[in-house]
Amino acid sequence: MRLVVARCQVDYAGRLTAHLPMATRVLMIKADGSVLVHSDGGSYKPLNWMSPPCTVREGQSDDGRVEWTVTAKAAKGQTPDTLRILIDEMFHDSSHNLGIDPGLQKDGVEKHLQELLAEHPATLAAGLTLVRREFPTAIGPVDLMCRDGAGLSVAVEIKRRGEIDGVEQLTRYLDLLNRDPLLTGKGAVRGIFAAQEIKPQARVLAEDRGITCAVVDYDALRGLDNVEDRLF
Amino acid sequence: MRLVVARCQVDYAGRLTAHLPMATRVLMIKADGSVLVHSDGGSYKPLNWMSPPCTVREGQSDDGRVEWTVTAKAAKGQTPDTLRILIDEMFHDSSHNLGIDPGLQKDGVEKHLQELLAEHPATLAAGLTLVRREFPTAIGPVDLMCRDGAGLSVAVEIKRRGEIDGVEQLTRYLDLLNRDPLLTGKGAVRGIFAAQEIKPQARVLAEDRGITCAVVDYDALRGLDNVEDRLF
DNA sequence: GTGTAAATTTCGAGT
DNA sequence: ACTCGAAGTTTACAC
Repeated sequence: MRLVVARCQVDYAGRLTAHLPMATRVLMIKADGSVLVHSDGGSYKPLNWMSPPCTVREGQSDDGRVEWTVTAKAAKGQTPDTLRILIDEMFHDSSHNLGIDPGLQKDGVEKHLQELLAEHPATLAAGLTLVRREFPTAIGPVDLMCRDGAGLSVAVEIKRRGEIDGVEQLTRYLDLLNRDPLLTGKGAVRGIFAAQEIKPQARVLAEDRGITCAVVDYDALRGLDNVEDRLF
Repeated sequence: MRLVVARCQVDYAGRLTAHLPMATRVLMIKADGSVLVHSDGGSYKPLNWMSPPCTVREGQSDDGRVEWTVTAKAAKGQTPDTLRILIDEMFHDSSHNLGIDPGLQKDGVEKHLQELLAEHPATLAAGLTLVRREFPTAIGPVDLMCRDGAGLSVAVEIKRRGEIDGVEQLTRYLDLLNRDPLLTGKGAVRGIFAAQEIKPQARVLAEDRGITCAVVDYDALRGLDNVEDRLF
């Protein structure tokens, strides 16, 4: 890992064309040759970058300034990517041996929400019981397949944030499931769209299609499950 | 901008819970208090981070090691975010004044593709002429509304990469447009799904719905338009 | 490897 | 301020 602070100008050409005027920035060159150009603001996204695999070549511009050329192998059907960094003045330059990182351990994403709802399906609708998780269909697995008190099949799609594409996804599943006589024996398969937060447009579309929306309280579910000991 | 190289352990709690075991990493602390934890690989995304606005407080752990606590104000309906960085050994520490960045200038995204196709609709289908760009509907604007040689209305959806959700979007527009007698006077509104690249599944879904797929050659369109002088 | 869905997405435009 | 759609998205996972 090499860290450089320099006044530089950056030009990118590849999937698009982009230009950064001369200014002072941080350049991070990772062991795999990837390069990140950061300013003193914004979020974690660099102003410009080059993803691995790529190679950095140090050269000189016409007027004798240092110029880095970072090139990546062209993906099929794409223009080859090039990042050109022209360095006007270097204020800092240091290299560090970091070693391999053990990596991130995560908890709390959709998968976990699915586990919790699989254990407590009745929080979605009274009388709901689980048939199986990841119920397979020809176009992909349904998050939860349940049965309600009347014996009707209920397909549940779970999202952290409920947006329009999640409703589309559930609609595709319902179209398919309702062609299966084994499931529709006692009546049409119902849909429940469950999310921690449901966007207004998604709600409108869901209700227009007869899909029930359920806003899920993640913390309350966690409480039901007493999973505090899973935390670090 | 402060750059630190240190052996550290990182714990995040907020929208999810995440943990990074003790290892050597680069810590970037930006002027707005945001923090990035980078390893010597991966893409531009940090292993862990805290987005602005947030504040860093330097303290000590129980055993006397340096500990940074980064806190962000809780977003509505969310758990407050906290990033705890326990520093075992610091190998590098430097601060730099970068100033404000003039920012990135871009070219070549979907908007530009839409401009080019608006100028040359006939490249999508022979005889096609533009009615208007961003044609408004109740559920959002159609990228291009055109008319074909026979006087039929044609709705065009433009994507850089054509995936299944783009076809869904166009389908929703067509459903709606086909209820408007002003548009369907001479026959049903047709759909064209235009993209630089169309995924096989998206193509199948589109054709199943009677939507025409058009693969767009961006460079060729650019050539028609003679826009080389727009480049840097 | 290809394809699909999620992300602590981030970013920008429009209302 | 909020909402929606795009991103040089990146990342993880299933087939």
